[in-house]
Amino acid sequence: MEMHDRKLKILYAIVKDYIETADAVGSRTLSKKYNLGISAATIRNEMADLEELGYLTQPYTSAGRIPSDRAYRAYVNYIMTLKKKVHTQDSELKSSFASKVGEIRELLHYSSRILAEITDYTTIALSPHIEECRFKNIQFVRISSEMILAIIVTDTGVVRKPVFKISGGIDSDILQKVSNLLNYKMVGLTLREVEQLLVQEIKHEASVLENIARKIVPELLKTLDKIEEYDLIFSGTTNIFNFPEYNDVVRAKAFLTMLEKKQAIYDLIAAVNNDGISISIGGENDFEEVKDCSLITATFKTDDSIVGWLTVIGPTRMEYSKVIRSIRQVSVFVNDLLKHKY
Amino acid sequence: MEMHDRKLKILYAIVKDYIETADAVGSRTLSKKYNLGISAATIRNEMADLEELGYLTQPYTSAGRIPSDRAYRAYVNYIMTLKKKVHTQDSELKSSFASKVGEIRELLHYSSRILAEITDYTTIALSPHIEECRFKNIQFVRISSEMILAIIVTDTGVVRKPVFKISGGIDSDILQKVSNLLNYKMVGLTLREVEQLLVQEIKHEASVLENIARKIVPELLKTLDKIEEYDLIFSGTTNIFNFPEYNDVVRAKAFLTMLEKKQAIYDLIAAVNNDGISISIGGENDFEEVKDCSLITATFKTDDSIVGWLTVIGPTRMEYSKVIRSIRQVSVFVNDLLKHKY
DNA sequence: TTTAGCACTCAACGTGTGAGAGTGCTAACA
DNA sequence: TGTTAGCACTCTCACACGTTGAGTGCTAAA
Repeated sequence: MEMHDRKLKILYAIVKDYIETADAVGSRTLSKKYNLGISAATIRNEMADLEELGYLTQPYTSAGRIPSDRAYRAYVNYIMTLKKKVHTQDSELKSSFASKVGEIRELLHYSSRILAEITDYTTIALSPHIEECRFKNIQFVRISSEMILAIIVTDTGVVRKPVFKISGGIDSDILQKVSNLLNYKMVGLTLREVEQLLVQEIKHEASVLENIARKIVPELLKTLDKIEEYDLIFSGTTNIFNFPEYNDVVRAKAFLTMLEKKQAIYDLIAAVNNDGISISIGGENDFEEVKDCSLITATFKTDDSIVGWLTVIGPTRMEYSKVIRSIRQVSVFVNDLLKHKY
Repeated sequence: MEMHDRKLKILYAIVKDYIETADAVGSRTLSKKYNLGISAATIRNEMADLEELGYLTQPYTSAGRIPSDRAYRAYVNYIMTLKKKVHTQDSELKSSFASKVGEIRELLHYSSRILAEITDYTTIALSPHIEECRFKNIQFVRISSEMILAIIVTDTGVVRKPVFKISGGIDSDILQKVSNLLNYKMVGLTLREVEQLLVQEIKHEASVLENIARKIVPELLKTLDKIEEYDLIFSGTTNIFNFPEYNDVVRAKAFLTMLEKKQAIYDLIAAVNNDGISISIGGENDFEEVKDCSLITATFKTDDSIVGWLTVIGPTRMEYSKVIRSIRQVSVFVNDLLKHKY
């Protein structure tokens, strides 16, 4: 049994209708609503075929058909071959972005909010974990005799501020000098590289400052190692209540609880390294909790390093067409800003 | 009609039972469950009185009674006169706190998570808005030719990182020197005081650095002024689903949407300036959306300035006794850390 | 003043029924 | 041989209806 053109037409119509209505699609409705030029009975036969091929399922004996993940995948692949054009002419949106200067995290935050608003889905923005980043600037602030706050700016504009302890305490002036020294040595390196540097180089020298640095850096690295905080920014989390499939408190709770598993979500999204838009549908994800969700992710880069991701998450019955259009639109503005301002 | 001792006993029993069961309390149940030494009929009479006095309401003619805000208030006042003792002997909790060194924001975050876990309610932690804080340290980082990232540490340990634009650009070395100068001038002042200083003092001097500072500071202040971001940390947001009154999707959504109105919540909580625990019940709040919620808030201070608040929010039918005990416990640990480490 | 008794009210629950949408199968048709 | 009309059957959903049970208010007796 192959996929005739007619089968595909029917399949796409079913997917489209189900996305729109969230109701199982029947042959009669289909033949009335979309004029496919064939009767309900014929459609029924084709539907039986499509079910056998794994594109459709039936919730109970005499109900209509519901698209499977495979059906959504076929549908998405299909619409991706169509209209590639992006409307970047939305001048209101464009200027609202242009006026948003700020830290990259803020840009991500803003994009995520806008995207949640225009799509009516939940969005997630995130930036790479500090382990993946290069130091751009480091600064120490004494907050008490033995406690030091380090402020680290990475090349991707992310700021982290670990606090660590230095036994015996340290003078403010010295701390300032050490921070200058470390800036000189560490800038441009990743966390791992700093660790190596520490072993190789600093051990051999022995100025007063470097002795102190030798005390501070391991503490700092140890603290950074412990940071398991993933910087996820959610927007439109309550949008999930708009979908009938989440009209059930149990499912709504499951969705919101899933969002709290930050590491899993980070792993899920940060695996994407793609210049365009990446789409994963239901069971295509390994993460059990999102098996009835789809994720559409855009990756943002400057030169070659990733500075963040922006994801739309929603039921597999997602308005792919609209969401893809919106995320492309937002991506254009974000990339523009990244190119010109950073 | 006065509040006899017996009336109070009945009232407290009703409140207690309703908190436990979330079901309207009837006279029969009450007389069976709590042995008050009087019959259901007598209780009925007293209940009618209590309703007239505004302590009880009836959802429909032949249902049991439900406590009003006034009843909860009476009950809370009553339990506050009882057991003031706090168990600070929970050594596991104590040591888990002690091991948490870090920025104040992190301490608040951690406390909020712990409190949500032990109470099973939603908690909110927040720190004062930057306008209220004094500068402790300021540092500039160039992120592109015209864009500068300022990193501000306040006396309460909060870090903010506004990005602003400086037309014409600026050299890294100069920027470093300006930052040293500003540190010297601004430390210990509030945002408003810096503004005044700028007008009064810097105008008269005219060194190269100060000319530059004169260019930078207004930009910085303008950017800070625009920060309307309130730093609220939520934990246990999905706990709301555990309560039968939020088994309705509409109400659950309303609650979660309410949490997104950050400024309103900030205003609500930051109004509390209290050494102990502050409790507000239902309509006692001006904020319409929380009229069927209660908030229990602890304020944290170092010396005299407030460094943060920790709030438990839940239905007015809250386990006040348990929550008050828990928040007191956590407060002791947090205050301990604040006293000894900051 | 307290209590027992009684008639009344109302939500909640289970049952039954009919409407409606949909299916699969069969037989006729182009 | 593929397509269509017709038909019997299935299953959910919505609605009406009666029953149950908890609770009330009132009255009269202790």
